[in-house]
Amino acid sequence: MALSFFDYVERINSLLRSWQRDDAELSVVPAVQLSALRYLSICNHYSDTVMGVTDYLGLTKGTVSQSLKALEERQWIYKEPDLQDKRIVHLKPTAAGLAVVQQLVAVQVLQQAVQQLGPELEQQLTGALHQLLSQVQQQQQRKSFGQCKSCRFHQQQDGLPFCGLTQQPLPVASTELICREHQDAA
Amino acid sequence: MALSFFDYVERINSLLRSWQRDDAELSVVPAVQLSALRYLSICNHYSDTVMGVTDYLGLTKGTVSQSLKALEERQWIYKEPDLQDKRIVHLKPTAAGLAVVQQLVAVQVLQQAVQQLGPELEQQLTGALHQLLSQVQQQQQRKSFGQCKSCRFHQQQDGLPFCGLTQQPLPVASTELICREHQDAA
DNA sequence: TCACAACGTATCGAATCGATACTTAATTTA
DNA sequence: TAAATTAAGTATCGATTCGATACGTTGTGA
Repeated sequence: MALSFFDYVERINSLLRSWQRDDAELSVVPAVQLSALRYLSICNHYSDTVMGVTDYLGLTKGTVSQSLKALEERQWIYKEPDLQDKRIVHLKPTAAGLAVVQQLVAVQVLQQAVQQLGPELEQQLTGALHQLLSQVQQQQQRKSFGQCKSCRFHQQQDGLPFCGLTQQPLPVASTELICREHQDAA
Repeated sequence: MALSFFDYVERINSLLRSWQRDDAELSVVPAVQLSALRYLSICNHYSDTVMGVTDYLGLTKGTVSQSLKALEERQWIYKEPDLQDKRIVHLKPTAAGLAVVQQLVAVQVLQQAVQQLGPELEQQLTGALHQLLSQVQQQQQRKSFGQCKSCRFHQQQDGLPFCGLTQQPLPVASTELICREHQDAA
């Protein structure tokens, strides 16, 4: 009997916590804030809202609103009102915020470890994880938060990416970001 | 560009949180307490102490002591003084505690999803995770919390398992449990 | 014998998180 | 068009967690 997948996830979680605690500067920052900041750095313009973060992190919007307020006070994100819908506020990382994300110890260590596995094992690992998450999220009726380009609504129009759900053209750079409206192509 | 390993871990974490929140009974139980309980159900008799949980979870011993106190009040664990060293207290799950662990939604859902991957992909996934964690933990000088039977101190004496570190015989059933003193055989 | 380290507990304060209520804006219904 | 309903976001309050600090006990080594 080997350890279960759940056990590995738990262990990785503990390591993530340890790394953050060991970081002199970031140890005072709640982990949820860093998770939210990371999310905002990889999500598209349909998903960079309070509700987007709420759905992604699995918390309540009141809690998330406070965490985002703290991120704004650190000047790691700034708010931008939506032009169409006046209820919506877009949350964008500042340059300082992006710098924090890129210097996260956890990301760097894991990235390096994954690379040491070699391309073949890396492919197997992320491939299996992708499939696993797809199954789970579909089965649980959860939002999948997949990459825009892998969405069933993703189309081409005049050679440019286009969203069939919102009926809007998409910035080319956004097609690799994750979206809260994402649905698997299958 | 696909999503990074870190992104998958973050997503899984969010799902774990969501599942726990959706569980009517367990939603009031702090996640750390469940993690500690789970750990105590899969660790050996060298590791079922406050310091063992502390190292595993990456928290401070004061915090962990409080969480364990709460677990004891729920009657999910009980304490047993060490016979040799009077400073040490062993923490063991009660029958009720083990029942909670086995009914964790997260474990069940992930287990089921992994099985749907098929034996080959499952092997690839856990194999890659194992290797990844070994590398990271060795590189970071962290305790690996591996299974007893995969430890460099694991020996056989008169056909029975024996720990070369503590110089004590081991219960056969313990060789698949995880140990805080574990060091990879390589 | 004495100093020091290790395991565990207790206390206190800061701060997170969820629940609830509220405001504003958009959408649906009559 | 007006009213009702839904949705996005914020504010407040209280419970609870977590880290820091200090303390007591036991083991170890000089």
